[in-house]
Amino acid sequence: MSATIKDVAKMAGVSISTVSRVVNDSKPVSPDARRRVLNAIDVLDYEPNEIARSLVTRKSNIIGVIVEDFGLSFVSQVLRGVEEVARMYDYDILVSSTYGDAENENRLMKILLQKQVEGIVVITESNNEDRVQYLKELKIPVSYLNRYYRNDEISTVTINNTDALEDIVDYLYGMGHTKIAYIGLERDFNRTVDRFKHSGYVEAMKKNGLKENVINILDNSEEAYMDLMAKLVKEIKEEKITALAVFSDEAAIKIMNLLLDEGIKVPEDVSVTGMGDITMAELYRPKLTTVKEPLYDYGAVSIRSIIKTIKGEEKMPKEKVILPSFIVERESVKKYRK
Amino acid sequence: MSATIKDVAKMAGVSISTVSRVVNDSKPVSPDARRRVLNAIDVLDYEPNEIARSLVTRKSNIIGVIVEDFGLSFVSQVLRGVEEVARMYDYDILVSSTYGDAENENRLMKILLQKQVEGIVVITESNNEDRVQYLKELKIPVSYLNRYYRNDEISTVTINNTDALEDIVDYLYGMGHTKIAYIGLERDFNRTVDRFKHSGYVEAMKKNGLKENVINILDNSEEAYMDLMAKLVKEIKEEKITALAVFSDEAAIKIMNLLLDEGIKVPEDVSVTGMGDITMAELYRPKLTTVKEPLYDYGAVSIRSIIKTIKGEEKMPKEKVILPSFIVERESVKKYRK
DNA sequence: CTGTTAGCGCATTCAG
DNA sequence: CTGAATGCGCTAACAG
Repeated sequence: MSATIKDVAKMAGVSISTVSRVVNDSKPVSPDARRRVLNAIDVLDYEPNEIARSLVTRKSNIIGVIVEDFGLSFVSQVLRGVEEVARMYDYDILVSSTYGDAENENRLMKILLQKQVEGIVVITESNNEDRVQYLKELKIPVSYLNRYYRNDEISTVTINNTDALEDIVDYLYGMGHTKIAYIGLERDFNRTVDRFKHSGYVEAMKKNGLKENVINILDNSEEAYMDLMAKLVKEIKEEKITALAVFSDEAAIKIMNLLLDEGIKVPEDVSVTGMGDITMAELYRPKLTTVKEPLYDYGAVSIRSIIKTIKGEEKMPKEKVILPSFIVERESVKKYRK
Repeated sequence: MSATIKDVAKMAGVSISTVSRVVNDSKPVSPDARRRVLNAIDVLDYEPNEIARSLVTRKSNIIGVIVEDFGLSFVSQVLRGVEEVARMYDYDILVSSTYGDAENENRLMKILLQKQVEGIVVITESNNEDRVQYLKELKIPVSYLNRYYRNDEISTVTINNTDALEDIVDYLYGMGHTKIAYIGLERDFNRTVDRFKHSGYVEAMKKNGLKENVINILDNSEEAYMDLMAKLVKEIKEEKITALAVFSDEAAIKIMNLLLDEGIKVPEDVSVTGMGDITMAELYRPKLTTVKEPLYDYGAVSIRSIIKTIKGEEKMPKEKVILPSFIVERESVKKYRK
């Protein structure tokens, strides 16, 4: 058993209040007493018990984080922002992952609450109406960090996906491409930010007087990709598509691989752009030209506003927080010359 | 403020002891009383305060995890194993990352201890003697999950790196290669598992009567890679190297990229193998042939033995736990025909 | 400046 | 089966 405040008090010949005072530096203590306490702490190797401290102060200094899967590149990058900033404010992070199981998610939420977390950050890809409802009723600050859409009063930080896709199309157009297809995700279209990406593409194509060509993929399964590729290859040949704006980096990379298998070269035969700028975007060859989403900042910003809210210095933003994004030009897009 | 056990007791017209008993199912309670308590819990939306509970039971049900950086692929995969298994045993995970700062690390360790974590898992790449010393003195179970070497009595789970490299060399030899170079990491050589990989390579080359050719890279910096490439290209040309056994997947992929820039094709001109089987190994083209390290299991096994130790059902293993590893054959190695 | 005291919310003896 | 009482380790009035 490690030493408690009592042991320290006894050894230093003072009361536990005095020990508490020097430990927390909360009230003046005579130099002499302080010295003796410090000494006792040292020899006893005393560390305050945060659990006991939390019970009385009603502050756990812990923030709960619910993620879908650590394995996802964007999750770990966001998490990094969360952890690093939390640490700056002396907060700890209790993480739990759902692996897409909504049942599990409610259970996790309860556990976090029981552990007296002071705020919750949710980092998921999919949307879940039940969860949103639940979160809204919580009395602690919550930040909802999916990369996708929501229309509630829960705090979210994101980028302007419509603008991002417009930028991509403009960029591609500027590179001489006119036959630009958009590869979108069909699953949960209405509940995710994908519809913003889609409309950004549509608007930009219209603006530039180009013919739209949207090809959707059903989900992330192998079959869906096979399906997509069949359509895609056909379109590339028949419609002379020269550029592909893909809804995510992961998908863009998979598609580049499959294109390669079909003997279609990127960027020589067709240019490809992604969205997100995950780590692999730079490691893959050709290096992927994409929109950099500020993943670290997603985490940093949201945890910061949670902590500020806890401290009463701010209120959780009611509106979405829109972070800047920009195109990272690499190698997967080539100037088009007919 | 949420409801406490007192509120429930009052509403149900029983004592707090009775409430505690039904909540924990610890002692018999009359059906009638139980019903009333359950009802009160329901209407008051009562959730036990884990902090208070921990204080009296002296069980936090929290395990601390120290990682170097979530961003690293292998870290997040190990973490996934840790989290998932911990959850099965009703444990939560408090994560903190050091970002390579040893100073920071001691601080984090203290914080974890103050939070009354019941065990600690350390997932790092680098070694740190101070840390090892510190961990040894802790009274709670600790598992040290770096992928590298240590020679202390702290529980570690790993693979047999010597065997792994031998397997790789044998495999390459079986594919017709005789000019096989090993790319190793120089930094901290004596304190990491890299020396095992190195000796595995050396032994296997000897066994097969081949001439060794070890090329070390200093660290992960750009310059070090430039330096390596200069040597490497020279060796490939002068010594007719046809296969490269690289110490890690990350390095193997970087090297393949740089080789590409030099106009050297993988696997046509030179075959390459990695080590680890990170996610990207399969996504990269050519898909990387490598040794699969059981990353998820690293995490799962270590957390499991920590929890078993906490429960008194087992003792932390004194010896290294060696998990199986095997070669995943993909596309980066080609049969050699002179 | 310092010690005494009263809880924080809960599990757990110990008597009934 | 049940309630009253005790204390986990600590902070925060309160009274000196």
